[in-house]
Amino acid sequence: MSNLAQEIYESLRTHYGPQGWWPAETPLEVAVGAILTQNTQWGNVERAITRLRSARLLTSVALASVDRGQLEELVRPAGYFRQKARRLQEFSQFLVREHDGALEGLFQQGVAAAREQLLQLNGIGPETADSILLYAGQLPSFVVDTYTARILKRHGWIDDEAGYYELQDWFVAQLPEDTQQWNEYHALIVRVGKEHCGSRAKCDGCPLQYRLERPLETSME
DNA sequence: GACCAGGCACATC
DNA sequence: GATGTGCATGGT
Repeated sequence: MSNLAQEIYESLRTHYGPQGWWPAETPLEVAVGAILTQNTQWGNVERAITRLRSARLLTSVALASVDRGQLEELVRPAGYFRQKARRLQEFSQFLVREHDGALEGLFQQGVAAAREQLLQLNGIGPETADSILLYAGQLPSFVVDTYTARILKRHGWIDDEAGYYELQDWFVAQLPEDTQQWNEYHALIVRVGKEHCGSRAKCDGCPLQYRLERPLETSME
């Protein structure tokens, strides 16, 4: 195999098989989930999304105009409910205002322009933006998260101080631009991260059979 | 009861 | 520019 990033991908893919991300029914639902899952376990996000679906609020127009207090109550299970209600609403209002309520319009501008617009919005940082672009828009935008940082830093593959874009570049520089692979790759990293790279080291049985250099380093910056 | 989870914004030095 | 802190629920 030609490089480490490819090698890791092959190992994970062989061990776990396809992950079938993102767990959502529509692009908008992907975006809603991306905002709700910030620093939050997915199970809690699902509760919130179920409640939004029951309230028929999984459209940009509905989210943009719903009463803020009502939205807060619905997303409460996902935590940070005041912030997240605001973020969902401002994101939806942006879609309605700038793109006729459709994510398609956002994505049609291309990755770079769409990403820039997303990053202007309150509560949408690099990971949330990349998740929306990759999983809702199927655009080539590699997603980095805390597990990605832990795995690379614990193995000593990247500098401890590396930030989001250095981590992202580590992958992008080694991989062909392949949306489908990047989709699977991030999902696989979350999978192996949950099982073997939590705050406490659980390296037994990890499909990445490499020697750790810094077993307990968890910082992202 | 402490600790953690698929981040981000903002204040302060 | 870098470090620190608030945000909040639900599971282990």
